[in-house]
Amino acid sequence: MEKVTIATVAERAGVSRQTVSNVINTPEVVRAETRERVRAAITSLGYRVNQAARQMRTGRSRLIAVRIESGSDGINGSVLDRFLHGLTDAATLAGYRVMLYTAADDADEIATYDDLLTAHDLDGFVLTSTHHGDPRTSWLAARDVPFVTFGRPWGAPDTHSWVDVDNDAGTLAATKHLLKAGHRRIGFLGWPRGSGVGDARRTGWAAAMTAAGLDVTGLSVAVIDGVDSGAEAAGRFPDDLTAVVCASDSLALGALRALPGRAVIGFDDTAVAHAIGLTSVSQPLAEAAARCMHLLTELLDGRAPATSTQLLLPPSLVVRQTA
Amino acid sequence: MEKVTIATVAERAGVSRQTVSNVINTPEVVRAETRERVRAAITSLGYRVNQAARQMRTGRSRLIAVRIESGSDGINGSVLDRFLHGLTDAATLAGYRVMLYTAADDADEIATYDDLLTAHDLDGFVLTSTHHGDPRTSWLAARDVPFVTFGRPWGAPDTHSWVDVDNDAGTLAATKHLLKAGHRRIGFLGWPRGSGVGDARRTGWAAAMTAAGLDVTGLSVAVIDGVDSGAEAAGRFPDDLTAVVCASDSLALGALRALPGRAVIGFDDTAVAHAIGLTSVSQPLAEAAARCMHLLTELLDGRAPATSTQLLLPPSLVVRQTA
DNA sequence: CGGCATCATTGGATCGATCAAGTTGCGGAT
DNA sequence: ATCCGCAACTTGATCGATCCAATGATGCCG
Repeated sequence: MEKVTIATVAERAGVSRQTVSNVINTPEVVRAETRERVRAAITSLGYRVNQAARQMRTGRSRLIAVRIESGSDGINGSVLDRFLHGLTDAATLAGYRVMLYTAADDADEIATYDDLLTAHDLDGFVLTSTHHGDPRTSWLAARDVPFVTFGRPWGAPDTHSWVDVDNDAGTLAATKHLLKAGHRRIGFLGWPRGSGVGDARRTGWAAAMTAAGLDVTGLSVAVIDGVDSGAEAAGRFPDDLTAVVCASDSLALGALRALPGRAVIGFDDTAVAHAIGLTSVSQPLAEAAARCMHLLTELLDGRAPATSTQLLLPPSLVVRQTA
Repeated sequence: MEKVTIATVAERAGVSRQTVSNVINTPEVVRAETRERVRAAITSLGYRVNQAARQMRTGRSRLIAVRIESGSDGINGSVLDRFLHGLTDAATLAGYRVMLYTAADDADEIATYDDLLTAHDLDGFVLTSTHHGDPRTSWLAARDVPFVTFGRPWGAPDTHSWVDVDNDAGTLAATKHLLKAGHRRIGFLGWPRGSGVGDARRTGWAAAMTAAGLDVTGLSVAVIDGVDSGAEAAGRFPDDLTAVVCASDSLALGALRALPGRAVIGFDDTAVAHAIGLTSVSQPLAEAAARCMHLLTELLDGRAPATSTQLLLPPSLVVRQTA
């Protein structure tokens, strides 16, 4: 198992180092015959490019970074994990590898960017959990670091590429499903106003109700996410309510407990929903991850479109026993 | 934002490159006064070591790799995700970064090792999901690649360091808890024989029953993991059964459905257990991850103990409504 | 006061790839 | 016959760190 470098291959194939490099990076400039000879040498020796050496010369590492959330391992934490799985697969296919990092808050995360960029020459980032006034995107944009966000830039202009799931459409479809089943008094159990995602999910429900000519007064309840808080809040709905659309599976679980017999639909289609037969809105996470990676590689390989791209993916309703 | 290299720092501090390198890597050989001057220059310039350059010279990357499971996003998939979170935290603390990869099977995974080692100079691996006749450990050992497994080497001798959770102790504690509550006819709902983990979990239950002088004949049922399969299998228990210890939360969920009113205890303390109030055995995943990282850094920094280390961590019982 | 060991620091070579500039060979136009 | 252009390939320099051998400074002793 001697060390196999580009020089070893060159010697074996009877050419210079540069020609081997050309075969690898710009095959079209090498004569077909020579190219094959070099390729044969590469495979017979089991040669692989040393990324560190390449990186030092080119300044590119073929590495992208994603944050993995530290705590928050509740019911909903798994959503980001599923996204991460999809991203790792997509990155591998595109010839990139994924590096993980954790960060306590936005400032900490920005400090980590700095470290990853200077120490490891990271090529790009995929950000999750975007929110109002997010300082991360502007920091990266100011330094011309390629990045894509999973989640739209709430409140900010669309200056970068992003992929998001159409939350409105999700609750809209869920509400329509309930309307079709004959429900008229349908409540919405969501989060306090201010989170873009939560507000969008409420909007979809309201739109479906209004379109059906129904009054929504007193049918919307807001509470911090959680099973217990959801159960408590669900008690505040009017007695004649027959169905509830929820902003998360946690809340839906609470609603199920507080309002037995009523129709309930959750959001995110987590393992819990699957396990207990909860109807839920499912986000196409694997596809979202693949799209993010695709947009990012476009940026990285320089064939980026002149303008940034925004993608809104439709979620789907997974109908189970609870609705 | 000019590029800051070791030469920039050297110039600013009025010393040579090598002295700066010494301050970073072997501070004790530099005179205190010089050391401080160099350190001041480093911070004022915001200098950070270029890992690619360091790596090329030293052959070490300060990178470790962990496999992320592709599919299997059921209830139990989250266990490995939680381990991954813990590992990322621990690695960051130890000055390492985590790189992800996926693999379809053991052979594919070994091919990935080869690629990661030659292309990225990975320093070490943390393996999960060890099993009987695992070819990965011997491949790595044959090449002197540092690695630690989360999961013992089932059936093979303890030639490498590993961390595992004491599965026997988990079901033993669960069963004792039920015995204390007055139950006498306690069943075990587990997986088919052959998986080390599953067999160990059955052993713990059997040991507690035998110690209490109880007969276990006909009280053990084996089935492939899943909620539905668990529910179906739970129907095969004798009618006088009052409690069930399960090898997973999925099975426990099935048991709860098939045997309403009976006491049920699951395993892994997943989000589902938390959400529906299922009593479950909880694995100390964050601690396991930290221990793995600790063992691995010992190997990497050359201060490895002469013999390999094995750690068996005790799980804990999280008592909720179902038992 | 010269000799010599010890400590602190320096300068050149090196890791393995790519970049930039140069060389060779060959056909076609002048 | 000479020159030009182009394709195909080669050579030396370079990225930013660390290794290694050598140098200068300092102190101690006979």
